[in-house]
Amino acid sequence: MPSSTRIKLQGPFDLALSLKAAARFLPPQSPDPHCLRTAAEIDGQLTVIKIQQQSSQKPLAVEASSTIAVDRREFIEKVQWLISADLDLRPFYRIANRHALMRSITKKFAGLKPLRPSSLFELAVATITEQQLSLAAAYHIRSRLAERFGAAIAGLRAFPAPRTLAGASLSELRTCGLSLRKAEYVKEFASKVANGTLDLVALGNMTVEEAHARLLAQRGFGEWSTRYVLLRGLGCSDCLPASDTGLRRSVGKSLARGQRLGAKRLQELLEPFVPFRGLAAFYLSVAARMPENLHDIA
DNA sequence: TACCAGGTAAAAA
DNA sequence: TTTTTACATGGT
Repeated sequence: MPSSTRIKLQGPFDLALSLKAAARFLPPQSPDPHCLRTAAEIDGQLTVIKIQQQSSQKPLAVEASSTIAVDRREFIEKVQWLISADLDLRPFYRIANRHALMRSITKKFAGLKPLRPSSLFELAVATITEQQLSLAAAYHIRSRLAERFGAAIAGLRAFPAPRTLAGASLSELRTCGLSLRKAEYVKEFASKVANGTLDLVALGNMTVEEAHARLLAQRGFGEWSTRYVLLRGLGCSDCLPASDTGLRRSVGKSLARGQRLGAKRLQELLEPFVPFRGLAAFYLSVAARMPENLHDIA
């Protein structure tokens, strides 16, 4: 029987807005713009998680499909992970207020948070798929991975577990659209996570410097991927994947009159937002992508 | 039809 | 040591 509960939030959050900003990278969602549905493994049990928010700033109504008790710590932590509940936007907004454009943007996009995939493992694999390819191409590759290796539940596909991808053959992985090189990265990474050589939970308890070094040491993780995972998955809001072509384009659009920025210039332009440079870049890229929310600025 | 898209490791120079 | 190259798919 499904069970449900409510979760209170620290600081502003707007689920519908965050869903809209993430729409291009999420599996097709229910027609209800205030509802996030996803399949995730909790304590080894495949579960559909449903998160709803009637309007921004309201508490979340959360629901689990399986026999998982919704007051279980693991379930609550998964919900919090999915919506970046660990991120309190208020200190960032205080800094944003000192900057004319960012003040307007954070006002228009109040409560916007980056949503996360089902797990840190999925995020890491997604990062590999996104290297050098368009987000659209990477999205299709991940869909094929989920379709081929993920468990089905309630019309959703869970992202495959580490042990599953570790056991996949390189040719099976390539069938999903990965290059041979990337198939090796994914299989190797999945194997390390599955056999405990790489402890993703421990990664979250390290300092940013330690986690950075540990991730960078993994084959397939260069500077860009490492910083991307630190930013999106490990709560390091100041981490900036400065070579990112998407950010160089979108931040240039808002802060440099449409110029395409070099990595160094991108860093410089985001200096005012320390210690939230990565988060600031996220807001700017969403603003560049959703200009309809900004019609009365610029 | 090319060409670029939220890079990286390995080969070549 | 530094520079060049191969590589996957999807949108324009």
